[in-house]
Amino acid sequence: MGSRSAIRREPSRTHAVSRWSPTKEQIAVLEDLYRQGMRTPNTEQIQEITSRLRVYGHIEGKNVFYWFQNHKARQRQKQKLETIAYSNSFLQASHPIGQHVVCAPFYAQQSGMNFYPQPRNIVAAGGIVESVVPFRMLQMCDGQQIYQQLRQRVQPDYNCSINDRKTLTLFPLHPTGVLKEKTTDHGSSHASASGRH
Amino acid sequence: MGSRSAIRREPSRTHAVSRWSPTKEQIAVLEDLYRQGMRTPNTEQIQEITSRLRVYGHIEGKNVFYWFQNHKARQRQKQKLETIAYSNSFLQASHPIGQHVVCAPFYAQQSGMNFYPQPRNIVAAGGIVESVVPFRMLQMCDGQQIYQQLRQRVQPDYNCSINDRKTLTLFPLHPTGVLKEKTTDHGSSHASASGRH
DNA sequence: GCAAATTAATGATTTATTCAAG
DNA sequence: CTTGAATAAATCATTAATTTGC
Repeated sequence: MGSRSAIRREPSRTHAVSRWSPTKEQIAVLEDLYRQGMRTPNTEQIQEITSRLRVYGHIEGKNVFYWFQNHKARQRQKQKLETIAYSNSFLQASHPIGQHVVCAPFYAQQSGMNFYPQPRNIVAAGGIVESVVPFRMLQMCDGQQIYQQLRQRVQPDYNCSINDRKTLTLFPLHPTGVLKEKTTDHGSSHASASGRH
Repeated sequence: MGSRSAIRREPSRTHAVSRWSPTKEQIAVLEDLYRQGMRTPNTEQIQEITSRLRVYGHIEGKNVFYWFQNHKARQRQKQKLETIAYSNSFLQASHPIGQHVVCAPFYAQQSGMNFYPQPRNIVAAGGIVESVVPFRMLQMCDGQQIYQQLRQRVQPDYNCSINDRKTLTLFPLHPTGVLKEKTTDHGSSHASASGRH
């Protein structure tokens, strides 16, 4: 019975909204990426995603970063609640204890069908331990010194073997950084590209 | 371990340091700032500090950011431990219960002698609630769009009245934002419509 | 139908915890 | 063992849904 006048505030001139309101399309893409296994994209990936999502409306890298942080955390807690409810359903009654496949899926999604893995550390070919998703934040914009040190690795081809089926990638995200062009394309052409919701 | 050595364009020597090692001077300055009350510097302040500390050796903004995060947290936990130990000393024996100034300092440092306050929200002159130390991280280097919107306030002169004694400032950090070019239209005040919750 | 009032979601920050270099 | 770095959990705060009285 809510009025259908659900107007999403257009971040038009003169009133920078105080927080990002993702469009339907942006959410759709983000959720797809999440479904594919992406959890903590590194800076490069975030920038790529941000650029791609910008055609649907104003967005910044930090929005993408926060989205993944929050979504991951809240999926996790939802999962936890469901698990508790599930367990309680046994404590409640009518279920004969034992026999059940208690440790069922729980993270079926995380098994092996993911396009984007998120191990914390992996051992590279030479036996070197590298942090795969080290710091995606805190650029501090030290001049142009982004990534100047520290690990900051790109996803190794690692599991590129298992994704030949390529069911849906939204966009490849070219594992080896190709567009390193700084793309200062924040030229106001955003928004109004697609319908609201 | 790091035989491969995460190589990066090291300015001078090919040293490949994997983590920042603050110099004595850098620590001294940071601790002084902390002692003066600085806790969570905003990006601008971080950049300033970083620049100043760079004369003592290589350093980045994130190092400063992390330093304050860690130092604050660890001072806090040390404080907590001491408080517990202190309380326990009463539970232990020999102290007549009562009469003591239990709620003593605890955060004497935080009282009113600090050069850098860190309230979360303050009410500006016009009654506008502004976040003083909003987001200091996550620049993502969206072009040059840093701070393009959102609050991001500079410390108001607020308590500048009480620091006339100016015991030691290390460097002023120009309290009122002077370098605030950013011609991009960020409608500065987002007066929150109402403060109910 | 429409907004004020209330509630539910969720974007943004801060704090706590963990990992790992030296 | 200390502490720089990174992540996860908790929290805050604002926006969107929804309800409610008109």
